[in-house]
Amino acid sequence: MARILIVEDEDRIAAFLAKGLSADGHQVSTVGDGLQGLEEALSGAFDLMVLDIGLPTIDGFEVLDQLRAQGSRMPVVVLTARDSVHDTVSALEGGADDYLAKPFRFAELRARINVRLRQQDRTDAEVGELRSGSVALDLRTRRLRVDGRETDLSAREFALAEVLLRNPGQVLSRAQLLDLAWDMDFDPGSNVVDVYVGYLRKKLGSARVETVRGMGYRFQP
Amino acid sequence: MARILIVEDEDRIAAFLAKGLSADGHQVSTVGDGLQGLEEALSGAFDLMVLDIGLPTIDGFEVLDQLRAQGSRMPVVVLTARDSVHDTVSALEGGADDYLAKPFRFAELRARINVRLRQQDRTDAEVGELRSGSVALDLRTRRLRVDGRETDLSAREFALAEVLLRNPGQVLSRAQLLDLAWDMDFDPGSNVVDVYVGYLRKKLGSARVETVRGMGYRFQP
DNA sequence: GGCATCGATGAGAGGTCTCTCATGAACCCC
DNA sequence: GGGGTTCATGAGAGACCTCTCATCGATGCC
Repeated sequence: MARILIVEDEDRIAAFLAKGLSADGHQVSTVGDGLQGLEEALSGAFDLMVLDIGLPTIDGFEVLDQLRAQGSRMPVVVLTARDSVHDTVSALEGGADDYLAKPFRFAELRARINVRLRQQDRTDAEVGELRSGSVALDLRTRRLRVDGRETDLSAREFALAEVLLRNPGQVLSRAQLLDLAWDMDFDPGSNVVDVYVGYLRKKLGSARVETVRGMGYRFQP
Repeated sequence: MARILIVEDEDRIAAFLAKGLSADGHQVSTVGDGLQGLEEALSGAFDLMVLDIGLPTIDGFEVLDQLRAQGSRMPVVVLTARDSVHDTVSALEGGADDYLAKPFRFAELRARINVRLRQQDRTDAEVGELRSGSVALDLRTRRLRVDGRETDLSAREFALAEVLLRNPGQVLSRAQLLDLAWDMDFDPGSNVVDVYVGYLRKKLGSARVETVRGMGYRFQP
């Protein structure tokens, strides 16, 4: 399952794609214009974008350009009615990961989307990025990306974030968190954990770290 | 520049590809049958493979299959005369990164190859551990291991160590180090670099960071 | 050797990080 | 609603990090 953003202004095609991709188990959202598509893409809520070139407000090339300029590495499959070599090359050099000319077979689009998603998974695993919903923790640069916005973390905040993200949905006691993020196998009788959960909440958004009274904390994906 | 393996039995096409890709500055080798292609691909001497499907000895699907079974992640662009959705899907699901049906424009192939190479570079750049002689820098845990002993590094020390280790034996000016490890493209007229080289020397061993009078510093592998 | 330049390093200012403590709010049980 | 427990959070101490500055030593040139 992946979260796929379709940016396409022809309703008939958008609906066709949405239906097919949903049937494959993906979670699909459709948007009909460029500016809105760019915004959604930058929100961090999607794993892949299917992008039409001919769009209202700003065209697909521009969307791609802005997206890459903002540092996003989201896989993008470009889809267009114009079957010109020039467009293909422009799109691919502009940062698209794949390009299909209409008319195309759905089976081919599906296969190409799956390749990009597979690649992304592999890259994430190798590069060391932890993702859960719209939250991504870059293990290399130690930065946190929430809804497309990046924040720096202190060493301790990072350790705590890593533990929480590696155990999404699971309740972790203060003792467990101390053990995993502080390397302390004893309780120093303090509330460090509480304090750091507070700090993380400011950066992560309060709702994402849930308090389970009497038990501990839980990261909400 | 990349090292590209072309596996194609039609001489005319193979020559055409070799010529075009060489002109782009790549180092190209051509092979005319499947088994030999597989061997070359597994040798580790190439960055990317352009693979035809219809081949003597074993066909392209089989080559792809074996290659992936052996754990290789080399980017593969499949190129074939058969333009059937079924083949496209098979190739992509079988581990190809891209698929072009003949006839195709060279410009499009070039663009698609460049996308795959770009992707590969990005992935390579972001994994693991930096080593040089008896010094290892763990990029994940941000620790330095020298002759078996581990030390912690501060954020700035780590950045500097990373830059030095990535350019072993090379003299780096203070301005370069400021740019690379401090993200400063101006000289603040200070001696921060000198100071941090001093700190690093304490952890790395004095002899390993050499002063090049009037020029800068050099990491000695 | 004398002088000028360049690099090494200790001291320390100011900032950030980590943790403790105290206080007040939220919650639960009765 | 009352009382006890649990959690959230601001304030602040102390350690550590980052950088500047001044001083001293090393080096190269004449």
